[in-house]
Amino acid sequence: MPELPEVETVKRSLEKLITGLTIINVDVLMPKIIKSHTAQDFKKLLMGSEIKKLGRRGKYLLVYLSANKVLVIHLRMTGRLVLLKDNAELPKYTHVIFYLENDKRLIFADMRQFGRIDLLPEEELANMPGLKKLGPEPLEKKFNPEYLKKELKRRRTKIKALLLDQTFVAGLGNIYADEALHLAKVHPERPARDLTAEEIVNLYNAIVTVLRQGIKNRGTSFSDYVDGEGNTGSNQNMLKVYRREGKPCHCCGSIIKRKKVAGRSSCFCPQCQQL
DNA sequence: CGATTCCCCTGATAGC
DNA sequence: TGCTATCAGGGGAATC
Repeated sequence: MPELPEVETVKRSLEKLITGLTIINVDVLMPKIIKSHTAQDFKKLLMGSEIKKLGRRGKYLLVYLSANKVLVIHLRMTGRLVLLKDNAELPKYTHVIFYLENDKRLIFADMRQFGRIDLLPEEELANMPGLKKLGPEPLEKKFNPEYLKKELKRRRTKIKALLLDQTFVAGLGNIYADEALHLAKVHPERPARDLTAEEIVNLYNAIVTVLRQGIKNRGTSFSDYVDGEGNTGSNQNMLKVYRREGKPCHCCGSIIKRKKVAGRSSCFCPQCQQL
């Protein structure tokens, strides 16, 4: 479940390894992963491109190339973008192979085949469906308690649903949404517009805190997530509610509950987070 | 327009 | 033990 901290960690781990390298060749083993082009066109457009820099927007990883082209990569659930060690075997579920200079191979692998890759001109980036409607970056200035208050007051939906809505804020997924709600002591089913001014500030601080902690710990690894070098993160050891159903709350000792909210399983402490 | 539901996938797990 | 049913979940499309 790569969310903002995981994608940021992939970006940071890869950029120091592949910036400045040229793409020599591309193998597309699963064409449906490439949304914007046929496998042949994708390969033809990429061959000879130099990797200029890496970026991130929400959960999208951006690979800026020469001639103003950009690769837009979304890992969705189980996607991995990894630079292989020199003589490493091709990992299971490898769908796309980017052959770089110096015999390096960057691979996109994805067990569940939900991940997607687009290639487009840089000037079309802002208009790409998915990117176009993304809300503010939660770790940048446009996301602040005032924005949060304004948006919450005009929505009647449950707060958990809103946190997962990428047009409201970009990059939160199920793990960090549950963790932020617990840290802010807000029940996932609370109607967004009912949060008090104090709760809104607490929620803002909680979102920023759990995301920064996730980045600091190089992401949350349960089964699939690894960074650009294939290393797991350690944030799974820091979680207070996610995947802790039936275990005691670290704050009050109550048993963590799990419930489906807005179509997603949600873990919360019934004592700390009251409806 | 906002909110909800379905769908894509396959490994892990629960249930019998 | 071995089989089948269910679940997990991001985001886009379809639907209400």
